[in-house]
Amino acid sequence: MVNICFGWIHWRQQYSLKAFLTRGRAVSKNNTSVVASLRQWIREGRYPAGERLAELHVAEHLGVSRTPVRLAFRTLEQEGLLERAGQRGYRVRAFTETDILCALEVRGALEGVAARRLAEQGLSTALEAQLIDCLDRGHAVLEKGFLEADDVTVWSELNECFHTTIIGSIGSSVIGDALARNDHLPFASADSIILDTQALDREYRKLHVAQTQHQTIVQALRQGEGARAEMLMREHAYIGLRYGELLSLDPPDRR
Amino acid sequence: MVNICFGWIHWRQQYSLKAFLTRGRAVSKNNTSVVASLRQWIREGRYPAGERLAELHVAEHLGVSRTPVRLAFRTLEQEGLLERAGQRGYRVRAFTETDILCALEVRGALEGVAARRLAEQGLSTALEAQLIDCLDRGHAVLEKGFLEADDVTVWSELNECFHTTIIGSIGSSVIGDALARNDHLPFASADSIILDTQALDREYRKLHVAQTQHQTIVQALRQGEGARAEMLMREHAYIGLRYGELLSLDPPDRR
DNA sequence: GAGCTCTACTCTGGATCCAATAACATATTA
DNA sequence: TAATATGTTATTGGATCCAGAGTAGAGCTC
Repeated sequence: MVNICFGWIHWRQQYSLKAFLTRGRAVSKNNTSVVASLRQWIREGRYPAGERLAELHVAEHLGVSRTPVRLAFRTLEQEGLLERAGQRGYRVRAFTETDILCALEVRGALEGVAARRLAEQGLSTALEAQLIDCLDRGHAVLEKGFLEADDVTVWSELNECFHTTIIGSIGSSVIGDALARNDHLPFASADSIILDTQALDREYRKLHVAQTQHQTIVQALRQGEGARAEMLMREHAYIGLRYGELLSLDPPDRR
Repeated sequence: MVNICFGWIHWRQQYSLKAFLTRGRAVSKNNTSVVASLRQWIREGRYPAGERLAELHVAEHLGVSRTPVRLAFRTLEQEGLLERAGQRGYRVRAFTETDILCALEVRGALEGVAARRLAEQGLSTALEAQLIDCLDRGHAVLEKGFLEADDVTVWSELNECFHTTIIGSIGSSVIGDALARNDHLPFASADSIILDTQALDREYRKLHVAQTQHQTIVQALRQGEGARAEMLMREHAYIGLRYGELLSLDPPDRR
């Protein structure tokens, strides 16, 4: 089991640096969704990898009946967070470094395909304006040369906006669905967050590079260079490895 | 809704040509898995796209209680076959031509990544022998220059073996899982199968090209040429469009 | 005749109950 | 002492029941 801080792949749910900065665990208050609670608990390490989960125990733990837990187990199994332990319940899945690298490659490949399709079908003026707006606002956040706590939140929301805009504009949800399923993999656990005082500095460098990459991607999209857009987007997926908190893994060399 | 025969993306469950040839619907006898039955029914068009499904009705239809149906609905929703119809149950999802193309691209991209990783990490002699064995047996099937009904079955099993061997050898199930989820999309329905007397001829040409592509892929894998293996595998994913039954769609030009 | 309201029905979500099964532990016999 | 048989327990899977919410339709009013 890899034990590292890894917030980047989860730009949809920035819980690592943001949670650390605000000193508040983003625990969902409404227990409406058992699935969400279980995801959270697994991410937090409350159910560590390898732990065997039984419907009844989890149900009591959550204060609900077995039925919603059963549904949640199926869902989480499909997402890859749980695996069947024979007839003896489910087990929290452990992830290796290879798994993490593969998930990054999957992300890069899928977003790359989306970028290529978008470049080939051409940007509408409205879409182009939307992307440029994301870029401008991201630029504004990074302009002052350093980060404050809120800046990370703002920028990661813009980042999310940038990516979802691209994914949502290719006229099919198939790629986005595949991507969303991939993103459920929990490669961060709250107790593994190791941030030093230089965290914001490091984060700034990362965001700066990401911002530049975004600009280059939009450029390729505008010029209809599908292959280049795809290549750039794939490289972009590794930014967490190159400039982030993942220290023990080497990003693949690809150009 | 696209209404075409499209068996290739489902090399794990060859139901189109094979089912036609054997004149037997591959209806699952054991009703153990409600999910499988529902998938089958949706593929067969028994529940056409847009149809609203209610738990109770489907449960009666299947002769089981609501509980397993509810589980199945969640599963199928995650797989992308069903979508929520507000608070009024689920709806069978309709797929556009773009969806199909995207699914093919996703398949190509993911298998491409797998091929690249495998080439980069190097083939073990055992794995190499396994792949070569697949190739040889596939070659033997196609050697006589024409196809009989059983040949299609045999070759598609070998095809499946070839692909799963590659996917299963990269040391992580993440890519394989993403691929498996993508493959659940039902792009074939039994009533849309339009096969003429030249079907076997056409199929032979397709299989022949696929066989050649497999050989080229193994060659690239053996020589450790990751980028080439990836490119070949991605192109391979479009064989259904180039030589198969999909007539109305143009495969992307990519080289 | 049109629009609003109320009621009944449909459908989902959760809880609980019952059956089946696999694993584990214990006892018995060769 | 070891192997097999048997009983117990833990756990899943399915069925049914109950509550809540949303929708549609009928009826009433202006």
